[in-house]
Amino acid sequence: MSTDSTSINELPKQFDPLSIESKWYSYWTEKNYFHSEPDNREPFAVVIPPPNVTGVLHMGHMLNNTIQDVLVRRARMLGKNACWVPGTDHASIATEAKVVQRLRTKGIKKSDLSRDDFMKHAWEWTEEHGGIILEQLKKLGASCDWERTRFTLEEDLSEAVIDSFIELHQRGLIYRGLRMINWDPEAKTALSDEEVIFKEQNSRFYHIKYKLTDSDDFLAIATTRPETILADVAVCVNPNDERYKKFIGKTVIVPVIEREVPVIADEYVEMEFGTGCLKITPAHDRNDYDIGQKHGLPVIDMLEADGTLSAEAVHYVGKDRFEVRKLIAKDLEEAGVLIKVEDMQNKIGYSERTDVVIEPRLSLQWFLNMKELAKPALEHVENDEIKFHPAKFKNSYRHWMENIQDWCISRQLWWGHRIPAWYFGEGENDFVIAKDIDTALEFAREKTGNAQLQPAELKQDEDVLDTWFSSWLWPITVFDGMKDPENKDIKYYYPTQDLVTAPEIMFFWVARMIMAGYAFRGEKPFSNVYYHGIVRDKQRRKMSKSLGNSPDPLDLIKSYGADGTRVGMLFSSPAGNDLLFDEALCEQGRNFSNKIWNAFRFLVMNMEEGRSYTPKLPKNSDLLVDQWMMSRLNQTTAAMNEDFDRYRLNEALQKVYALVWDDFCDWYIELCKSDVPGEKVPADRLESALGIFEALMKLLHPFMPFITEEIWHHIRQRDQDQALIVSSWPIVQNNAINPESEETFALIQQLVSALRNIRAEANVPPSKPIDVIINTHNDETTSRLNSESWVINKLQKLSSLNIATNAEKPQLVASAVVAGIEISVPLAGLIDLDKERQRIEKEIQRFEGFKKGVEAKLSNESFVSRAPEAVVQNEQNKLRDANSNLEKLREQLASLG
RNA sequence: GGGCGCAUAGCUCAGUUGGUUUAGAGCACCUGCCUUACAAGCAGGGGGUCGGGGGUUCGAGCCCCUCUGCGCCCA
Repeated sequence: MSTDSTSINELPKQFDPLSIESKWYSYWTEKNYFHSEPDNREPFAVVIPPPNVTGVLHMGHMLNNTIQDVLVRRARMLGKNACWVPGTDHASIATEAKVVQRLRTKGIKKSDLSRDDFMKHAWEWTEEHGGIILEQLKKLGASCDWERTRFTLEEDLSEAVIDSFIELHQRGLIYRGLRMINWDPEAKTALSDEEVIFKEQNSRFYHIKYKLTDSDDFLAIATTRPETILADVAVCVNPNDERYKKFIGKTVIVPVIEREVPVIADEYVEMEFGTGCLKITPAHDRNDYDIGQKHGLPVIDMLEADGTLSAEAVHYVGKDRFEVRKLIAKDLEEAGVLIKVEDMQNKIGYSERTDVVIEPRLSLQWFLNMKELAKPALEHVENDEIKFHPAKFKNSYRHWMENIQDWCISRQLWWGHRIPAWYFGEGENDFVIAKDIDTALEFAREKTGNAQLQPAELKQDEDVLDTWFSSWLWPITVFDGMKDPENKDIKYYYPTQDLVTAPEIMFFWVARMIMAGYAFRGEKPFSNVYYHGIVRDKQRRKMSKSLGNSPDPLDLIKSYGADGTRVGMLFSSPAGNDLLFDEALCEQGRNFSNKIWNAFRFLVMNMEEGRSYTPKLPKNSDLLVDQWMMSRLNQTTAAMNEDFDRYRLNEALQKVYALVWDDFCDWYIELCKSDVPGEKVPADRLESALGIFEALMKLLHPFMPFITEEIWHHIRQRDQDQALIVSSWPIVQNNAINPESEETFALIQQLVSALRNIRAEANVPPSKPIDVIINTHNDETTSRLNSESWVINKLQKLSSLNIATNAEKPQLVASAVVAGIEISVPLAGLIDLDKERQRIEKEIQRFEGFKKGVEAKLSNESFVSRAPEAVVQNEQNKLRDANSNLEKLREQLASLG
């Protein structure tokens, strides 16, 4: 025991996390404890959801990574070969937007730069800000294998992305086509359906007259986007609509643009919605496009890429779509064709990244056919080959998978993986897919039959791939599984064990990783997906930088320690439920650290100078308190294991919290104390306490790595490989679970509580000795309690204690009944008789109410005849106990006169 | 419009296949305490009838129906 290095003078009264955190983090990394290499142990691999390379740590990351660290640290202690792979994501659109913004502050426009120059700026930005977030993760204690850090845009991973594109193209799953896509006019790129966020909006519903060509009659159409009438090519009504039947086949004049368009019929139109007349604008609405195709209508595209009106619009050319909306409304009104404007609520799609209104746009893009990929991905979640925690998320997963749409994977951006398509002509099929220009040339010569084709005549696609088209390979590429499918890392670590993420990216990422896993390795990427909630503030608003309602996690760590902050995050974080973050939780976490620290201080203070102690678990102790503590320890460990199996981390934490605070500190330590103030705890007691404390440090370590490691090394001198982080998770000793000892101890706890209660009610200070008479009415209980009477003596200042089967009690006592046992404290002259009567009457009332309920059950004949015998018997026992308690309480009341 | 989910103490949540004492925890609250570690602490206490209604059952917070309110996802 290293008492020489640990003296009480060195241990401050309040735990100071800052002084130890960096020390232990360096220690762990120096000793290489986070690093993993394949060996013959069972692997436990976790890949980090890679944060945006230029991002900074926010509360969501804090929660996400704390959970991963808890899982990884426990797995490591369970003897598994734990490997947590960190890394970052290039986040194509978000990073490019930031770079563009920065260039703008320098007076540089993206359009003024060449692709290469722009990329230089982007890499500069990445190198400047990249990896900050990984450094921040270290502050919270993340035990990642930093040697394995990957980046989605690094060479190996980029190559994998290109290879996967080529392979999927060869399999006929990737195609290029003119389709309606989601257009972001700010970033000037296509987006996938998942990148569009629909928001409820207060809009205006414009009712507009379209005059018939051959009469003064008109049709009224209603729209929230009046500017789009400039691209109208038809008006559509429901063929069953009696109001409009007569107009079908005629033509109307679209106002402002004065275009003559046909009135067509299609059952798609809802007669009840709006006016029942639908304007058809194929270039700017998905459904309109479909109807246009069906009826052979032309497509008029009136918008430029930046959301301004093009020459096709004829009017308002060059003006922004929203400005035109206002202008055209005014012009329509002046022309006398604006019937009315209603307020209405509708949902408008916004870009996830730039937060501008998305425009449906007809565009030539690259798509991935998802139908075939989705099949195994759905099947293996349905059959629990991949488990979702909580399982309720399988429902939305299934729904999405069953209604899966093709994925638009091309982006009109530069920061990302450039599409490996090479064009040699203007025709629809005048391209080849190839990894590099040499191969492309070869393919192109073959395809064209022109052996003289020159490199200069080939032009690579300008677009890059959606970021998720690289992220979906992450569990494979971090182990180089695309480049080298048989390498020893991928064979050992893949499939990984747990993926920890938020449900909001289930479709973006989780579903696609599963598809990629089956598509490229024929195997799942992970076995479990743990979905945690979103971190919200107390008003349930999502925490975000723009709202300013999010604390900086690093500030929290400074104030409450990494351990305290982790505990605070996990406390209120049941799987799948949102976390309503309250800084008070971190405070509670810090207080818990302090509690642990002081329990340890107490043990240290009781060590005698120069003496050596060997911590040992009191395995075969004759002492009830040891038996009880060992029982609680093992039972709690078993319960925590179950919680971990069910991914209920907060429950596991709450259990160990209660074990440490309520059982160990409040009872076990108290009972270790010497009878004489100032005298040290006997050595054997101290060794038992230290042994239990060591086990507690192990159970706490995944949640609170720093303080536990610190204390671990104070308890004993440890060798190289004896750090807590690589120690073993406690094994449940079933023979230590002892219900009888727990029951006896619980009884004593109740007796002590009753005495404390009597003192509190009668205002008797803890320091004043009292006489206690305990009438058990039962020989066996008498002997059990008598042999453990020292416990009561230790916890209560007594002048006398009489435990007997039929103890006589004096007049005028304060009293209580616990489990049929009568407790009497003669307090003549000290107690307020009225108060004491009230107290007992209240107890009587309580038992009578209880008794009434039991009697009601027992007097119900069908209950007695139909309920299982054991249940009926139990009710009878309850009635008997209640009667006996009532009898005693009434006697006590009577004795007060 | 379609789907999923939630409504239990002032707040945040447990409550496993319906039956151990007229529902548990933490925080907050009230009272008393610097009791040989810890006031970031100790002891004691009050507080809910489980969203409303109906049903199944000997018995329901737990199962079914319905209403109300809220949240999320998708179109």
